[in-house]
Amino acid sequence: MAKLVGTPATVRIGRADRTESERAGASARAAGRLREMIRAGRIRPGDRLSEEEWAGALEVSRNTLREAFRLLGHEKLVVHELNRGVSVRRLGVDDVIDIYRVRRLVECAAVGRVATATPADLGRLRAAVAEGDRAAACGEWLDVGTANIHFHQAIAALLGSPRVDETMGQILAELRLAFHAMPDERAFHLPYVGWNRRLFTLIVDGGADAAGAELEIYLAAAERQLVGAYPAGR
Amino acid sequence: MAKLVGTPATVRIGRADRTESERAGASARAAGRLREMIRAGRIRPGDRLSEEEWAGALEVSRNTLREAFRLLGHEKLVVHELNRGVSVRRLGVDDVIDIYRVRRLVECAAVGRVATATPADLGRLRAAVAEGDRAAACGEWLDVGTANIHFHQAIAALLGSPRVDETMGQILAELRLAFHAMPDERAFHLPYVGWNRRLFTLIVDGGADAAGAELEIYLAAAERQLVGAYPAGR
DNA sequence: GCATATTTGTCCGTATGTATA
DNA sequence: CTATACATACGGACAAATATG
Repeated sequence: MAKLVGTPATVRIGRADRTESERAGASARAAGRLREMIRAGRIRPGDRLSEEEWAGALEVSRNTLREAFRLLGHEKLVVHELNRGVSVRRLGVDDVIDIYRVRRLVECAAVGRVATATPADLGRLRAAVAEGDRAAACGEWLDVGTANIHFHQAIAALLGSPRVDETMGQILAELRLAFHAMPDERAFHLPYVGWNRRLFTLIVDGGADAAGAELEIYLAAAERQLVGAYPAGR
Repeated sequence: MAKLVGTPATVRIGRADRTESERAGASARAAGRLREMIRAGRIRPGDRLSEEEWAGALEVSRNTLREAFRLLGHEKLVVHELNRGVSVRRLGVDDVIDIYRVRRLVECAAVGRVATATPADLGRLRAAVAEGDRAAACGEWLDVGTANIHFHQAIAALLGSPRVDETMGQILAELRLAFHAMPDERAFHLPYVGWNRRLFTLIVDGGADAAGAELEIYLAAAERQLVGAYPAGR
């Protein structure tokens, strides 16, 4: 609508007022803002993202927005259908099952290598547990989910592999899309706060085998809960 | 300035002459052609990819080419530095080491599940072995490398996880960038043709443990060979 | 099933900023 | 330090595909 094309004088159109701290390119910045909205559930899975609408809202050109869409598409947060634009990804039951397949493979192998963990590794685990406690005390269930993601990312990090870290970050971000489909966020997230703490104790002084066995149970339970929440169809 | 708004008649400007058979979006098509050139080594790691030059060569606009670059960037075949454009990825020693870390994790877990393999799974393994023999007989070392990639992708596929399949496809495509750094392609690729055949036999009738042990040795040897070929620096 | 409105895919031209010879 | 080349980003245009009445 705006149509503020005129003013041929030096007008500093566009993003002349950037806050200095954000220096990463307009497309990456737009992608970041969209990612945050998806993460927070302000845009729900299945929602269409109109190019014109969001180019206006984020104050970038359509071309720039399309580059942002590509970024999010590669992170699997949005899907891009030819000539039909992009929409927020909607996870199917098969996606949830596959994600837990990968989590079992990676996380169980990771706790098996707890013997080689550095103090920094253990610090990340401990910090994520504390973060979950704090968020649960405040009733901030979105943050509880974030802390949970951090905890399991810290588990995967025991493998010391950048590529594993990246993959885990991606599939856990995908999984959050399924969190938003849960009817009662509190009931969904609360059990894992205590469970994470118990798991942490097992990892640091229970030994690899005990921790691995517990993690298997943990992941199976979480998968069952998510899959069970799906309606008959997808 | 142009202001060529007129010509309300049907004027078919631009790419009205597309060959009908390629119907996947110009950006995906451009990415495909670039991917193939990188795969074949016609563009070498480290080469800069000028937007203007390649937009002309591939007969697409710069905007479309940039979308193609994003695709390849996420596949880690090219790197994108802000304000410095893109260049073909150059693998470091740390990348090779990390890739083999992931390969050990995934492929060894996969052969451990050979008991649940379907006939189709085994068929893919067998076909990849045959493909390697055939290519080696012709002296087509690029195709030998491709067959080797297919073989290990078929191993990973025993896990039955789309996400694992995708990740493996990606890191094996990355790894091919390192193949191109090998001084003598024949000497590099030849040993694996026979080794793959032996490994295949072990997998189908040697049992999971024997196959897993052999695969560990195989991967360690391959990693050592690639790392050893790197000059002192990166 | 058809005509129309909307949205996407692609291209162009251009201005601005950044890196390098 | 200046000049030049190139990447980033913008806005406008229109054909083609899709959705809608």
